[in-house]
Amino acid sequence: MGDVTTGENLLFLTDEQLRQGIEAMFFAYRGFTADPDRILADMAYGRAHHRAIHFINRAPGTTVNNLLILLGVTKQSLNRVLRTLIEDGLVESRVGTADKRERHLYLTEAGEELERQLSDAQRARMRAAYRAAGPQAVAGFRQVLEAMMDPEMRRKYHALKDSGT
Amino acid sequence: MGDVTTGENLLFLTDEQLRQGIEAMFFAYRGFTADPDRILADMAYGRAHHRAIHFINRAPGTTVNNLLILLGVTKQSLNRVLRTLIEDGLVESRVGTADKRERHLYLTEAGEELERQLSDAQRARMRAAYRAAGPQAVAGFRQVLEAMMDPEMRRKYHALKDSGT
DNA sequence: CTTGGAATGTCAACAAGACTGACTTAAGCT
DNA sequence: AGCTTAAGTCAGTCTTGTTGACATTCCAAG
Repeated sequence: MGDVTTGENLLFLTDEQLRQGIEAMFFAYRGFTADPDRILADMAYGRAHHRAIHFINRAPGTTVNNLLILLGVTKQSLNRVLRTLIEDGLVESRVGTADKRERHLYLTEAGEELERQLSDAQRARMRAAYRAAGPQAVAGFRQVLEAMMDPEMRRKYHALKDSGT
Repeated sequence: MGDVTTGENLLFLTDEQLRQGIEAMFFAYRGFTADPDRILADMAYGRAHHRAIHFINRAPGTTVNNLLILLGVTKQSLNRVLRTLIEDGLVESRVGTADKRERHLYLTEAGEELERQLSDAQRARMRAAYRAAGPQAVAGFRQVLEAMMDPEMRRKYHALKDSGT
């Protein structure tokens, strides 16, 4: 495995290797979303609601603007999702104290309960995959994923990571 | 980094570590699809067309049924996408010789041209990420992704991989 | 050999979730 | 006072998923 990196013979960078990586990414992402999707299908919610709940939980008090940049959607799209979550009492929207134009978002108890249910399912699969692959593989996994992000998103990712430790 | 695996102290399996993995997966997948999406946005096509084109190129002569299992969508959903691709002369559908119910799918020259354009863009990002992370990290990346797939999809993934070598 | 069920694919209608564009309201800032 | 920013809304479109109904073809049991 040593000489795969030497000279011009970078075997792990062949088109066929890259193609396999692309397909692995596709199939793995399907697995990654499968469990939460199953839970949400019973309720009137979808993947969009899951994403909103995840990041509100991760960064409580985040503003609508922050959230839509993080999720990479328009405010109209996010608003539809947020409105139903607020109506259903899963998310609370508080007017900002410093800047009253801003709305700060928090999960209610019920919201936290659903978040727990969803992330338990998703983490269980992640944990199984991590355990099966081992810590070295996990480190590599994280490195490649990070290198694949757009620079702007890599910054957002790190900001979240550091706030969560 | 050695004692992270010893005893009960599996630091890489903490909830916080798993959560970071989940977020890495989310942000990385955004990057993963960004380049082809940009190309397709100009045409009347979307991500679904890309996926169909990718796998028809990968397994020429595949049937509609094969393809929809691979993609994990209903035949009705796939059919709409296929119809436009056939109308636009990117995909050819040939009635099966052994079983006339089946349609075997092939890319036309124009289809192959678009496939090349899309996968060049996607592979460029993948190649940059692989190069930045190095071969060891890539091996780990692939291991974790594979462990994350549903068993059925892992089988499909391997079948494709072996046919492509 | 016929007939009924299973498999394959197509057509139509609908829903979720993304988008753009135009507009309002409220608050902050120069 | 006037410009900008944050949030929310309304309307319309597009992609892509869904179900339901239907046509065609194959195969196997009577």
